[in-house]
Amino acid sequence: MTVLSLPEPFDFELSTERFRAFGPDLANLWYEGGFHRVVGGRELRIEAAPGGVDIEPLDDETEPVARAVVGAAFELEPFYEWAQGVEVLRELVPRLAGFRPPLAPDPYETLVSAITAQQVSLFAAFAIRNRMVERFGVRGVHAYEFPTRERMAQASEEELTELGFSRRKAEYVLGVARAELDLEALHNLSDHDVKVTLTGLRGLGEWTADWFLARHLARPRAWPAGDLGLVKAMSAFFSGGRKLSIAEVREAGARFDPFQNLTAHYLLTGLRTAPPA
DNA sequence: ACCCAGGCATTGG
DNA sequence: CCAATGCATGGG
Repeated sequence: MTVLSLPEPFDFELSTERFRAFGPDLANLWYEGGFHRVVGGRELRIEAAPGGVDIEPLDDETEPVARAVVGAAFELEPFYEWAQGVEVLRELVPRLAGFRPPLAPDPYETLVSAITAQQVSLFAAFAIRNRMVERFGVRGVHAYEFPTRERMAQASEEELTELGFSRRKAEYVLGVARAELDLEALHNLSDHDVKVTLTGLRGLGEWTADWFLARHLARPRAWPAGDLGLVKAMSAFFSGGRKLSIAEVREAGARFDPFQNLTAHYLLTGLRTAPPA
């Protein structure tokens, strides 16, 4: 057993809840109590272990992926201390103690996932995305490697519309694959510059850029104010159910500075697992 | 047969 | 600058 230790508290079930909430994700698969993902042709499995997670196999290639998936980059202690000063969070955050938001390890996968989730329900989004993963990805044992940018650059619009993509979304997925842009270099840019760069591509708007900052780059201040799920969560926890506007949610983000990202994740997971009475 | 769901680009005022 | 519209699937 090869353990990656994480600071206490750490709750594996809570941290991986998202992988079970909207049906299976073939590229990030929950299977027999563990998380599976294909890394460099090999299938990685992560499961709960005392003091952290058990990772098989563990080496220089799989460790960064595993650390991303279990949200190791987040520092929870300062967030928990700060949350004591916000009434709603003082109540909610301890109920989710040990929740580490999972990060998406791959930038192209992150963008395609966002595109598939635009406008439609997450159940529909995963269904369509899974068909793309089966069609263009490489199978490990149980999970599939998410289709590479290089592979998708060679795909055709028709091959994607056959899988249920709208013509527009097929264009976006191929356009991002073929764009003259180093996605791996985006982490060198400021939040603002990442947003400007991404929204310069067709099909990537502010919502998509905000989730990229939050779920791929783990930027502390990322706040996807336009997200329907976050609007619902904010409305439930902060306005007694009265539906807030996107502008109100954006405005409210300033109150959570500099922990907007963790706050958003705790609210979203909180709405599913510990909703207000 | 509807309607809504973790948006975005396009078009018309 | 803002409002209206089309998009394609899954679940209710």
